[in-house]
Amino acid sequence: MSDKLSRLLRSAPVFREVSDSLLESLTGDATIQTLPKNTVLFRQGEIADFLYFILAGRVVLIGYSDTDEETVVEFFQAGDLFVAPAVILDLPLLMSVKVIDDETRILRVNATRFRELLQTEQTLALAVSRELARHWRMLVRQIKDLKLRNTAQRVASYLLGLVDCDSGSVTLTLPGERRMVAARLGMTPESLSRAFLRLRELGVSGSQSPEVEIADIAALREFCRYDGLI
Amino acid sequence: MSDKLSRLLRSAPVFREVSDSLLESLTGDATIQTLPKNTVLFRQGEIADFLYFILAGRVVLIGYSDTDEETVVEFFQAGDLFVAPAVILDLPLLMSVKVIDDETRILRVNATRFRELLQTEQTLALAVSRELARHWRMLVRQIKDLKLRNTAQRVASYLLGLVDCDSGSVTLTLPGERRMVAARLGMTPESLSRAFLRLRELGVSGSQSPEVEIADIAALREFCRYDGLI
DNA sequence: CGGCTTATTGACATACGTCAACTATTGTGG
DNA sequence: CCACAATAGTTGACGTATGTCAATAAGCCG
Repeated sequence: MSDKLSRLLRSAPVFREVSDSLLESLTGDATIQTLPKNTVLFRQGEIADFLYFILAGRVVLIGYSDTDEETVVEFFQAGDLFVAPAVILDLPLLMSVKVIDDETRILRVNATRFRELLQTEQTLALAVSRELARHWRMLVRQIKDLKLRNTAQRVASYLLGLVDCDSGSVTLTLPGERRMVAARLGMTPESLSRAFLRLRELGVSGSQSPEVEIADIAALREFCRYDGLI
Repeated sequence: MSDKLSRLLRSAPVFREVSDSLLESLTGDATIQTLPKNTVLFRQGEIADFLYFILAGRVVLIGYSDTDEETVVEFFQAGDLFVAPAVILDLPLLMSVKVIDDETRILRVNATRFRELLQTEQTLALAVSRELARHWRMLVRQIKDLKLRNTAQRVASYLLGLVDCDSGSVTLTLPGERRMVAARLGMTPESLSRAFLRLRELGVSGSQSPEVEIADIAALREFCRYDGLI
């Protein structure tokens, strides 16, 4: 395994504390792929033969209804592990996975190999528990958002979740096209547009682009009572 | 540890394959509590000092908005582990936990002790990974439900998730009061009532009681295209 | 540059929430 | 064990946030 790959893996929370030997055995028969945007990695309902770790770029998890309507469950980026739950349980995927960015680089680990390592490698099992715990909380936040907040509040708190400081001003980049962000937030693109309009008077600017500027983070936090718990 | 407790723990998927010695050390300094309904085990925002496993009865995870509106994120019952993600990460709880049934019996494990065991006990880490993977999929289903289905479809697929066969007829018991079930499904009690009214012509009966009868499971599955993935 | 997709904006529709009245159920104290 | 209060559920009338449809504008790509 190259030093560069090793460093990349360790920069992600999930692999921060795993042993060298484990990293070695995990990546031993893994392959690295560089994929163009719109590549479909999995389709909802398939059994996952591989576990993926994102080295660079972004992907999106898309859920489908019976009538083939789409929704976005979550975006994932460099440092994230995905489809782990389906691989661990060897069950059909609940979502499709699509590449967002061109030149997205992913590490592809054989599912069976991963399940075997999970049974013998203490540090891997611990790392996976923590990663799943983080993801669990992410989803719980989304559920609370969907049930307890209106469109403008959902947009505001989503934006706040993308920035790392809690006052001042920033320019951030949305993780995908606005229609996908709208789907992630459980609304139509039209509603997202109107929500941004409502947030304009709170200092949120940006239109027709993935760039969004927040003039006063503290004011926006006040608006949606963002405390990291709701 | 009593034989009875041991058998109880092993009947739950999460502890099915853990070693005797682990079960022993996990329950060594754990306490068993029998609690009356409406007991609040945790409040949103608190740090969890204990991990809980349900031996009998039911609890509900309740999320609060900034204006103290409530919503139900999930019900848990005998055999379920809860607040594991917050305990693993040592972070504030995203939800409050309230007891639903009288005489609910729970096993209370010290949080620090659990985190220590998670670092050394391979079988525990694996069991927890699997449990979290199951829970992750549960939440993903809920998110897809909220975004892709209307009220009647959500009720129908929720009911189908509570039964274990896929045709014929059954009588099932809702996991809590209708207002809580409504909150779990992201709707008001009034909307739940009306959704049941709409499902009446599909053979779903039951009113003013936690008992619900489904005359034709297959017909209901057809209505909401329930395939376990959506 | 021209076709194609995405985002915005406006007019309108509707599913669901809100409010209120009524009914059923549950719990409690005499 | 009954009476009655308190709580939960249902039903109807009505309001509204958000979806839908359509037209326009703005990016994007060959």
